[in-house]
Amino acid sequence: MSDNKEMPKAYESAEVEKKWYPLWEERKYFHGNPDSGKKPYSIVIPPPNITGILTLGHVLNNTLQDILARWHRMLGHEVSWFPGTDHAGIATESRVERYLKEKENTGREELGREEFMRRVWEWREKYGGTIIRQLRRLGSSCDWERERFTLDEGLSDAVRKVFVSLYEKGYIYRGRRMINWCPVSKTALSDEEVIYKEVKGKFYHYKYPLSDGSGHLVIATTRPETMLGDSAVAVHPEDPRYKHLIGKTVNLPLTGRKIPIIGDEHADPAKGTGCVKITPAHDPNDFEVGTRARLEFINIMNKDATMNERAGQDYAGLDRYECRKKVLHDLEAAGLMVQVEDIIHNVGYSERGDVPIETLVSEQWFVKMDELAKPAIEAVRSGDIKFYPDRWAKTYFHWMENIKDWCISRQIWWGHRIPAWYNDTTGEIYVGMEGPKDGGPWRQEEDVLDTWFSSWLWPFSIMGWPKETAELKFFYPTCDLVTGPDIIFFWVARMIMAGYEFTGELPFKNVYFTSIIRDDLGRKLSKSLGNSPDPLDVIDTYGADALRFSIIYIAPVGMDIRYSNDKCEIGRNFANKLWNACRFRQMQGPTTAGFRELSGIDQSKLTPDEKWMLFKLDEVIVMANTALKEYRFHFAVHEIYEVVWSTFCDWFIESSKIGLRQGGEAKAQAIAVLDFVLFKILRLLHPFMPFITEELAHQMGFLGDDQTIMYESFPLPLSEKRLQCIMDKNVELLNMVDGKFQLIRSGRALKVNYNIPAGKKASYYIKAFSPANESFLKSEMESVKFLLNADEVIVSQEDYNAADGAAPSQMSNTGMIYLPLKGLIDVDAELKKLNEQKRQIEGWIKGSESKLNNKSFVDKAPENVVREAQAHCEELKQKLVRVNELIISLS
RNA sequence: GGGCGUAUAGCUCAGUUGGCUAGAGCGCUACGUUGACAUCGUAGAGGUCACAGGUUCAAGUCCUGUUACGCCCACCA
Repeated sequence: MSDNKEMPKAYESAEVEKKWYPLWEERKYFHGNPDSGKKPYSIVIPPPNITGILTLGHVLNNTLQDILARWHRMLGHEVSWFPGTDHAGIATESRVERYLKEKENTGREELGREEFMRRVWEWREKYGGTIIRQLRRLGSSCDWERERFTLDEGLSDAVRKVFVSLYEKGYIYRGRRMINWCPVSKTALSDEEVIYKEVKGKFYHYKYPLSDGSGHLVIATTRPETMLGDSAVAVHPEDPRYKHLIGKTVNLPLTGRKIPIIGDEHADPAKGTGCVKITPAHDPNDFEVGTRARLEFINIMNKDATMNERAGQDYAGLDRYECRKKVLHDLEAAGLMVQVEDIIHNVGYSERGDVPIETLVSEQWFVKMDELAKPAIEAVRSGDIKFYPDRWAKTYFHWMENIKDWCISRQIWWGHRIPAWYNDTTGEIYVGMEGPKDGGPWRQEEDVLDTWFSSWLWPFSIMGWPKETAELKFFYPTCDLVTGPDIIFFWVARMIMAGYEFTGELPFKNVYFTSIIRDDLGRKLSKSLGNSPDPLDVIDTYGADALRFSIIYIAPVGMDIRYSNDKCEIGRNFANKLWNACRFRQMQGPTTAGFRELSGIDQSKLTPDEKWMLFKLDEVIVMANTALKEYRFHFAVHEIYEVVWSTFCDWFIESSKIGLRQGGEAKAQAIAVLDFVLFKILRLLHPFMPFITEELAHQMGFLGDDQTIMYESFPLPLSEKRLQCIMDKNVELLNMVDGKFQLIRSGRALKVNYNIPAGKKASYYIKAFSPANESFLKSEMESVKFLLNADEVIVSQEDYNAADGAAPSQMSNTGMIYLPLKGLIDVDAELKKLNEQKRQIEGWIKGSESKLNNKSFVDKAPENVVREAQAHCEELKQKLVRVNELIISLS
């Protein structure tokens, strides 16, 4: 298997990625089988819009899902990650309209409903799959055979069934309500699709003359053009300034209409002038007032926010902002303007159209939400569904407990057409899966449903609901959901409600909310700012594994991520490091048999460094497993990075070279341990870096051509017993090895400080602080010499003999290392350094002693803390003694 | 107005029930191509943990308040 062909010096991601992904897919490794008898693990993708292209947000989100999917696959679960796309009604429709306008100079109205829909499907075939193809580049192990689209036949059935069922239950109703209207998309929007922006505006004060000529009222508004639809002026019923005017009328300027002055508590005497113009058809509050006072609802606007004929012939046809200018001009001309104030206020914008929305009265379909919310609130409260980080639960509760009815009808064509039919002769409404069959004059509702009305069914509709499919039985409820907190209301909350209402079960058990990705200046990534890197370019430059690894590495838990492309160097360099570690191993000879279980090695013959490595490896395995269970991906990745780079490469590989050079049995053992450790590392990393780990597992000969690392077991911690066995029941050994490495570090520092080239052999003297250390270091002589690049190292418990020439030294916890320089030493510099050290140690001792002399510390602190403090103080004192001795010997 | 989050090295961030001298990566400085790796190695500089109080033997960690930044919700005639 391992053919000993020399591996390239650097990891080349492109080739490896191109090779493995098609193979994985062909061999159906991603496919979950409902009859496997294994434990199911399922996850549904947050369906990206078909108009979308891959962004870094998707990269983060899908990397996390892939980590979970691959991890569970390696844990032996039957995994299915259900992929698919969302038809994204408004976004797609406006996108295709733009496309048609550019390409053919045609549009919705010209083509008609049927032809337009045909064109949208055509567009979808041509461009709609982009993001799904791009996900493959990332390495996403989606169960592609189960890919679905929210407008698929099956999913559309689910939507109709849900609509009918909610209608029959009385939860869906049709009504004339105040809704949010987008003048660009020309459709109603739900409250969630309105975003509030702080903008500069003006506050206009002007006069409404009393009809009896006895004076005027001053009203104030930010939207003077709406006065054309005013039905009244309201004052507070108890306001002494205006109380007596209630029942009179004012002449509404520019219109020739007389409108009443009414008393209504909505008017706040403390705000503005205390008089409020009431425009019931264009303001939510005025709508309430108008309903209470049975005022006329005067709709003065067209669908595109131009004024209609009810605004008066001077204004009809004008755009709302043109109209505002004209109204102001005309008020001015009539001498009615009082003052204009600059203000900053919040204005609702259409999420898709990015223009201010209009609130207006319109006939729409709604879902009554309060009953649906109840079990969904309970599920999160009881912990059946858990949020990570859990603080999002508060946001969730707040919204759910104040939930408003959901406006679900949209005046567009691309979507699920509402399954309601009107009989214009009888005035009946029929709602059903199919249209009525009685041959009557039925006309289907023109409107379609809000996109989210299909998305909220996603976790079960994607599995074939309402049919009782094998997938549904085996994979539902799903386990984890990974999504952004920005769609907690749009999607997460609604899915939970739908899950309980239609399947009687929760749709998923855990929800992990990802961080928001920003650029390195902290700005949101957006196309218009041009600060949104194309992940495919990043993959081309750095590799998919590098991107995946880096983005997890830099993702702080539950906070925003500051991303820039050069951060991907972390992952690229790490991949390269791993590659070269394997390359080094491969240069030593063919794969041994023990790489899975370390079989064939007498454990009593393991070197201290090998035991140390195995212990450290086990530690990181424990941490990685726990971290993944707790969704602490970032932590897992940091720990693995550390152990691979520092523990394994910096120390263990270097250490292993001794055995490797010895040859024979020592070499065989060194190779076996390297293989064992490497194979565990590769498996540990596979969920994070799927491509390189698969490639290396094969390069190293751990796996045959017909095998995949995807189905190898994820490393689990050794049992306590086995660990004890490996460690030879000798935990002290670890400290000894750590102490040895510290001494070596100190020895190297001495060389650097005295500008001795690292390549030059040196002689050292080590004073060991204990007999155990002395004998340990002596038994490790070869390793010490090798790692220090020294030709001679003397170890003893005796002090260094100054007669041999002054020598700079460094202290570690287990010993003192000297670099005799035969007169080359800069005594003054050494003394300066030592005196500084002395001062520092004295300071520490002082602090330590004052703590120990504090009676309440000794009395109240736990015993072990006190004991440790005492031991530490003792240690410091010893150090001080040694430093003093050195100072004396040098001066 | 209500809620949430954040503030630790030049930068980005760890620091999980309070407990040795606060860590990492990047960047920076010096040296270095010793047969895995310059996408590298060795060593080093760099922090009054936002501020002010409090609790405690002990506070980066807990409490209160202040400041700054960010987000969400509500309201704004």
